[in-house]
Amino acid sequence: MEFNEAKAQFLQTWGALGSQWGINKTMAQIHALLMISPDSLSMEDVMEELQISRGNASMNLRGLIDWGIVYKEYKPGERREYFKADQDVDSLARKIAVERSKREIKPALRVLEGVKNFDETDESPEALKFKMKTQELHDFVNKADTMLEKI
Amino acid sequence: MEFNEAKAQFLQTWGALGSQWGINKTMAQIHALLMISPDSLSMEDVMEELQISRGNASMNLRGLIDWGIVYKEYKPGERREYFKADQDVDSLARKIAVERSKREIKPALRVLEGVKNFDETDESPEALKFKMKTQELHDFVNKADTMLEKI
DNA sequence: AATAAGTTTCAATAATTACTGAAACTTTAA
DNA sequence: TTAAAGTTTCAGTAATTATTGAAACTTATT
Repeated sequence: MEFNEAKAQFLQTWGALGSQWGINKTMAQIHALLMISPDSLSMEDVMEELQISRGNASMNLRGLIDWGIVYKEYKPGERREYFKADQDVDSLARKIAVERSKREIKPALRVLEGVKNFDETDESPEALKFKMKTQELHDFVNKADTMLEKI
Repeated sequence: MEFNEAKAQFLQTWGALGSQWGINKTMAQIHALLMISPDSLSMEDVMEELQISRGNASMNLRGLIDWGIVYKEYKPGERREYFKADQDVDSLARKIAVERSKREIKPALRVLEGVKNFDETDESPEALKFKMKTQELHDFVNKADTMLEKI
């Protein structure tokens, strides 16, 4: 297997993994590309390598910056912006965990809190079971979230 | 807030959470519904509660059974199949972790293994960086997967 | 063995999500 | 202050993913 083949397969796989984990395919691929590039890349470079449009590249690069896992770099004397990925895999994982917690888990927790103690007077079997289960789920999600933050 | 409202909001939220975590919305909702039901439900019940078609209900119930988090139950004297959800939240989390590892992480690991040592003779900077990074990612994903399995 | 009750499959369709490309906008430098 | 280089936005379109509904299939009952 030669380099370009290996690279294509890697970008492809990382993209698929990303989309299973809540990051869209292109975003994951751009990130993968930046990770394995020895130098930072311009938007043109990214567009060229992944064969995607300017708009797509722009939006997903911004997304990656919002996630805090890609940075802009300005080269002296150059007009154009360059992008590079956070090189530390552990820090990458940590940032993703924190962001996902903030974006997904925290809001869900708030809903569970609101929902688990709805109508104190309703004591039908359905209502009781519901209260019990939502309480359990709340505790569990909360525990998981706390664990995630510790890592 | 009364019961039905609370229930609807819960089903809705759990569905959204599910789709962010790789399980489709309907599947997550069916699971949520079964979790909070004191008794097991027939396919008709599920269709009725969630307003979905028979086909949809059938496929997603099967999916849940494949994930090992929902069981069929046969009531004596009854022709119809009933479904109930695994009631233990911890065991639920464990099963999901194991399944996702099997379905997503393991295949990705295999690709990373294949890709990280492609052409031993290529020593261009790109190739060297690529080898380094894919090795790092492989180790990381592997570590994460092992951790997941321990839980 | 015919009928009824129930379940599964799958092609067609709907809903959702991602992508393009061109126009609008911003910044730099002559 | 104008032109050039670059970036962002967004309406329209494409691609993907989920859902329906009806026919085929299974199993139990008479």
